[in-house]
Amino acid sequence: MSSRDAVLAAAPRVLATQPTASMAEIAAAAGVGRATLHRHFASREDLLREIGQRSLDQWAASMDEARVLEAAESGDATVIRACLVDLLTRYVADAQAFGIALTDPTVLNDPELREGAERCFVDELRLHGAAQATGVLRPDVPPRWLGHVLYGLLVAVRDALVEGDIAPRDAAGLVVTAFLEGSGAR
Amino acid sequence: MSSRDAVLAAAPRVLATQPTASMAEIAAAAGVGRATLHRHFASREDLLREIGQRSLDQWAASMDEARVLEAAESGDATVIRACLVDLLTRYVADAQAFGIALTDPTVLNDPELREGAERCFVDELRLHGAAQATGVLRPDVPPRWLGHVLYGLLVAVRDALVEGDIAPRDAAGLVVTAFLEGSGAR
DNA sequence: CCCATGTGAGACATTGAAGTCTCACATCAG
DNA sequence: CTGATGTGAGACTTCAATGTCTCACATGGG
Repeated sequence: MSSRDAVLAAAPRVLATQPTASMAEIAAAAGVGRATLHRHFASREDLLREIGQRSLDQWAASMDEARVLEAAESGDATVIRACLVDLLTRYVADAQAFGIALTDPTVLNDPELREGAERCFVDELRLHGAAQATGVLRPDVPPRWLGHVLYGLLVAVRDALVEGDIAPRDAAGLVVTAFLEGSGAR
Repeated sequence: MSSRDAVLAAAPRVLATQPTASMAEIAAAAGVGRATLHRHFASREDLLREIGQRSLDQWAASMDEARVLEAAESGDATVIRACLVDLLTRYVADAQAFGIALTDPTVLNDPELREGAERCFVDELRLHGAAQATGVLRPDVPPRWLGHVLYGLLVAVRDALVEGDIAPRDAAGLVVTAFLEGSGAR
C-alpha cells in the first residue's frame, strides 16, 4: 500500500473519533512521516477536501449501485421501497467509512464540496419524491426534510457505533426501521 | 443586559452557523470587546464548556418540565406517550438554542460534561424503558439506540432550520412524527 | 553495482488565533 | 463632584500547529 493510500485509510479512522486530530497525529496513525503526509497533501484543508470528495464519490456510487434514478422513474412502489432499503444499507456502511465528512466544518463549508453534495442530494430527492408519489414515503413532509432525517440517522448510527451502543451487524437494520417505521410500537 | 449575558446569547448563535468562529468573531457578534470577552471567559474552552453546561442544564430542565421520571414511573401508556411528545417538542427548541453543543468536539470530549450528559441520558433512558415496556415505543431495539435516534433527529432539525428547508413552526411536529411514526407512508 | 524514487527524522520558519496588559473613557451610586 | 466598576481599543506576547527544507537511508529496477 502506498503511503498516500495509508493516509487516506487512516485519516478518516482517526478523525472519526478525534475530529480535531492534528496532521502529526494523522501521520502517526497512518504510520507515515509528517513530511510524507505533507508531500501528498499540501495542507490540512487539502486532506479534508480529498476525504470529502471521496465521500461524495462514495455517495454517488452508492446511489448508482442501488439504481436510484432507475427506481425513481419506474413508478413501482415495490421497486422504490426495495431501492430505498438497499440505499440506506449502503449509506450505513459509507457513514462508517466517511463519518468525519458528515460533520466536519472544513468539508461542510467547502464551496466545491457543497455543490457536489447538492448535486447528489438532487438525485436522492428524485427517489424521495417518487417514493412519496407512490405511497412508499409519507407525502405530508417536505422532500428535503426526508434527506435531513436520513442524514441525522447516519450521524446517530455513526456515534452509536463509536460508543459501542449497538452491534455493527445490527446497524443497517436499525436505521432502516427507524427511518421507515419510526420508533413507536406498532 | 450584562456583557456576559450578551456573549452567552450571541456565542451559540454564531457558533451554530460557524462552529469554528474565533474569539474575535464571537466578541464582535456579541457587540463586545475582545478583552471583555476574555474577562468573562479565560479561554475559548471555558466559553464552550459554559455553553455545554448550560445546554445540559436545559436538557435537565426540559426533562423536569416534561415530568419524565414521573411519567416513567406511572406505567401509564397514555401519560408516557404524552410525556414523550412534550419532551421532544422541548428538545427541538433546545436544539435551536444550543445546537452547537450537539456536535462541538470541545463540548463532546470534556470529561465533566460527558459525565453530566450521561447522567441526563440515564434519566431519559428511564422514560424510553418505560415506553418500551408499556407498548409506546418498540421493544425490539436497544434503549440507548432510541437516545441516539433522538439525537440524530435533533441534529437533522437543527441543520434543516439553518438551511431553511423547513419552517420553524413545523419543526417540532416533523421531529415527533419522524421519531414515532417514521417516514414510511401509513 | 548504481541510479531513481520515495521516505523518515528532525530542524526550522511561519502563521494565526489565543491570551495578556495598559490606558483612556463612560457610567453610576453615593 | 468623586471614586468604583466595567468597558473598548489596541499593542503586545505566547503558543501550538502548520508548512518547509535538508539530508541520510532504504528499496527496487536496470
